[in-house]
Amino acid sequence: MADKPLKLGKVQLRIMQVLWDEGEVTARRVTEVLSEVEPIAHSTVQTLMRTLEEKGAVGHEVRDRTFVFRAIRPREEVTETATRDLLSRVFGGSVYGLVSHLLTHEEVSSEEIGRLRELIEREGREAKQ
Amino acid sequence: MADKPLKLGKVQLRIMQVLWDEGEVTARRVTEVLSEVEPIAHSTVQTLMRTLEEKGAVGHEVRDRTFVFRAIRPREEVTETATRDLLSRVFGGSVYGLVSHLLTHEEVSSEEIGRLRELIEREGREAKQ
DNA sequence: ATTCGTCGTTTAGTATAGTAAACTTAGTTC
DNA sequence: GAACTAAGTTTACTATACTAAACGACGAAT
Repeated sequence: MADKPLKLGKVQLRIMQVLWDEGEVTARRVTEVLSEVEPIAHSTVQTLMRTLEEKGAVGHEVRDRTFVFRAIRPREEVTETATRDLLSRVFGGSVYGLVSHLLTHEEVSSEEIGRLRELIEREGREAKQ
Repeated sequence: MADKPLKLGKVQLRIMQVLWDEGEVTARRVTEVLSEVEPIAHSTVQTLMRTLEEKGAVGHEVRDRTFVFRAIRPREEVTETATRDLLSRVFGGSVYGLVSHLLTHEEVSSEEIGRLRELIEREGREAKQ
């Protein structure tokens, strides 16, 4: 049952990254991790995590009187939604359009180019079947 | 002088697409084009175009008592901003991460795969220099 | 037992996008 | 010249993200 696409804000996404990386975490732990990059108030994190729970992105159970959160929606789903969104909004849905933009306008190391070549070769072979 | 990144909403971006496609247009014309896809009130378009002008994305001149708008910021710049945003928010800045996601999770025709292969080969050659 | 710290909850303020009605102004039409 | 129309402006409301202080509950420390 395709849930409606889950669109997340910048900080909401950072919170999800922590959950995906660490599995089960308290809000306090999330605050710590996010604060390594940029200071953020613990209450801010708590509020955002409640909104994430409201929209079904995360769940929690109480353990030792503290909420332990976990991601419900998988990383891939959110990645998918965000990517599709850019694709349709900016590139008219064209994967080619996006990739060619990346190759011509973004910094890509020649090492990365090499890995991409491998990837595309592999993909080409599979598509043949 | 690198202007701060211009982040646009969904409808704002659609408006910009019309300006980029058509060069000089009236708000009325934009309303018509957008309404082909989905109905939108003319006053909504006018309001959004004013906000776009406020943030320096578009400009206008008065012609025959009517505003004729044109894009100030080029398509590439906005495309760039939106792409970088996804890249950093979702893929940790990794172009490889995004491209591999595209190839494994998005529908890509084998014709497109072919064109992508050419593109990447060309890119590989240039990177060598 | 009173203070302290940590938790989660409530409340609240800012910012922005989107939406569109209401209003003002000024030509056009009869 | 009164009505109509089309353009732009003002105003306003909703929704969401982000931010964080303030608040209440409760176990721990002294």
